[in-house]
Amino acid sequence: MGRQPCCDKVGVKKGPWTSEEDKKLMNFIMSNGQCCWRTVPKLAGLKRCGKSCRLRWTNYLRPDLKRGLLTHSEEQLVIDLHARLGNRWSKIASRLPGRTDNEIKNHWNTHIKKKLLKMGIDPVTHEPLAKQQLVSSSSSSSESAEQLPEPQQQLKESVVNNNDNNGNSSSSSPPTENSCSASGDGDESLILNSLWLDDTPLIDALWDTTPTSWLLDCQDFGIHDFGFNCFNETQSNAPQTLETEETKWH
DNA sequence: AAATGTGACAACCGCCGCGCT
DNA sequence: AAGCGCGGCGGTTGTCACATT
Repeated sequence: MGRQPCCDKVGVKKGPWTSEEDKKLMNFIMSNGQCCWRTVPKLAGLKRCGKSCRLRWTNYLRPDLKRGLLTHSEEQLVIDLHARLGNRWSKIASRLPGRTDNEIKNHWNTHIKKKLLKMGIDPVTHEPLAKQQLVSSSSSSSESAEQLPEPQQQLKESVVNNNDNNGNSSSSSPPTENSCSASGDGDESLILNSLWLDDTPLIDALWDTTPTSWLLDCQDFGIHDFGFNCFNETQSNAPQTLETEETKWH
C-alpha cells in the first residue's frame, strides 16, 4: 500500500488559471508555505490538481521570479549550460536566479534554437552543421541547408575550448561536446560536479570574460555578415545591457 | 478590414526516481 | 522487499497576440 493519489481526477479544473485562483493559491502559500502539494488545492479551496498548483506556483506566482524575456547575459549562459548539460532545463534554471525551467525551455525552443540554426550550429550538439554533415553524410536533413563559412568554424572551435576551460579549470579531463548532448552521458558527472562546486554567479562572471559572446552578437545579422569587432563592443556593453533589459521588464 | 500565418508562452501529459507504507 | 504515490522533470500541445498578405 502506497500513498493516496494526488487528486481524484474527477472535478478537477484544467486550463488557464484565473486571477481568482492565483490569488487563492498565492495567499495559501504565503501563509502556509510550500508543503505537500497534494493537500494544497483542498486547503486553498481550489479545484485543481496538486501538480497543477505546484506548476503554477513555480512557473508563475513565485515572488522571486523575474518576468519578461531573458537578458543578453542570461541567454548566453543558457547556451553555454545547454552545451554542457543538454536538455536538463531544471539544472540550467537552477543557475539562473529567478528563472524557471519552463521559461528557459520555452525560450530555447522559440528563440535560441532558431538563432543557432540560423548561424549554422546544431542546437542539440552545438556542433557546426557543416561539420556534422561531413561526419554523417547520410543525413540529408533539410533543417538547415546553410553551409558554414570558414570563420565560423574557427569561432566555434573557440567556443569548444572556452567551454572546456569554464567548466573544468581543474585537472580533470575536459568534456567533449558530444558528451553534453541530450543522449550522451559519458563524463557528465564530472561536468556537473564542476558546475555545482562553482558557486560564483554564472551570469556576467562567466560570459563577460569569454569570447563566446560572439554567439549572440551574430544572431541578428546572420553568420555571413558578422565581424570580429563586435566582440569587444558587446563585452564591454554586457553589464549595461543586463541592467537596462532587466529594468525594462517591470 | 478581414483572413491567414507565425511566434510566444502557459499549461498539460507522461515518465522516472525516491521515499513512504 | 515490494508496491505505490508524490514530486520533479522534459516533451508536447493549446491558446492567444501580433504580423503579414
